Amino acid sequence: MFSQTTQYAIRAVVILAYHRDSGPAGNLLLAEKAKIPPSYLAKVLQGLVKSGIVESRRGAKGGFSLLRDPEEITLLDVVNAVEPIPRIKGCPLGLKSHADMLCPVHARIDEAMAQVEAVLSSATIAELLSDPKRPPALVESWGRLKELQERSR
Amino acid sequence: MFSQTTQYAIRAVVILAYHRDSGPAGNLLLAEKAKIPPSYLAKVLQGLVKSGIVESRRGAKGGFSLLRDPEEITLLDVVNAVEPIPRIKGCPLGLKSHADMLCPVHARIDEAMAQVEAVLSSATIAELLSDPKRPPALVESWGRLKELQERSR
DNA sequence: TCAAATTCGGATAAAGTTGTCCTATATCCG
DNA sequence: CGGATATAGGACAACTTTATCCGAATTTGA
Repeated sequence: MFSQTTQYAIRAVVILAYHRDSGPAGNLLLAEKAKIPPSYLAKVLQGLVKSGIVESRRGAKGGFSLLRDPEEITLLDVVNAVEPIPRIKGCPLGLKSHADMLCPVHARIDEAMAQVEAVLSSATIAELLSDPKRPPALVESWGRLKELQERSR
Repeated sequence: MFSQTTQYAIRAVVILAYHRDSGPAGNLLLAEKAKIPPSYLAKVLQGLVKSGIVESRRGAKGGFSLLRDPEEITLLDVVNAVEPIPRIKGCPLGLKSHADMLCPVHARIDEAMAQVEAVLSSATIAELLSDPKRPPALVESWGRLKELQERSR
């Protein structure tokens, strides 16, 4: 349902949020932490840079970092940056009399997409990192999380 | 979000529902009405047959028909028949401590999938064909709908 | 200014999805 | 039976997505 690329983008942004205070994170480190093939992650990150979610710096001590605070980024922002949720505006079949009001079939499909948008927009990246009722986002345990953050300094 | 194949399957089932009382509908007629490349529709229909949504009859006077009444088929049935909504059961990254309870990232994504299932399961094919507040499903006007149904007798 | 580190961008490859076509097989009906 | 009609299924082609690799460009720091 969500493409591989979209899932990679989400994971990359989450790991970047963990590294928020440690300066830019390199492609290789991110790839390991987010469990993404490094050479492909490079492409995904380029997309996030173009979309204005992530910032890149070349050269020694370079890497990638979030352009905004994790509190200000929702899952929907990330998803829409790499592959927008396809909301149905006009009739996909080009039926003229459906231009203003979709038929029940397309209306339902669009309703499903609207629900996806609603769920994704209701969670900021920051919230995903600090939910005490669940295991930590994308890492094995709260203990390992500390290691992860130490290592990058 | 929904693959081309999935969208074709939905349209094919809807048109089949229109033809419910006219005996089996041939691949070519369906393709025209549902605006699907005929040679590819053949494949999609084979899938629906294997999944138990559609029944086929070979030879003269043959074609495809719904196995159940449109009242008994939901959009979710059709979608799941060709490409199931990917609910997240265990941790996709294989993190052991996330086996019982997903982390916030995967929990949100799964919540979005759950919402899609909810929307799709709340509409039967029959309901899609008889919504008086909207244009008729997949056809230009209620007038043209009559033509469509006459033609096939 | 030079060497090391690191992203950028393009070429290419592998795999999956979408679409076409042809032959085999089944069914109807005279 | 035999001819006409239709689906079944497999081979194949085109396109997209996913993934790899490499040289060019940029930045840091000695």
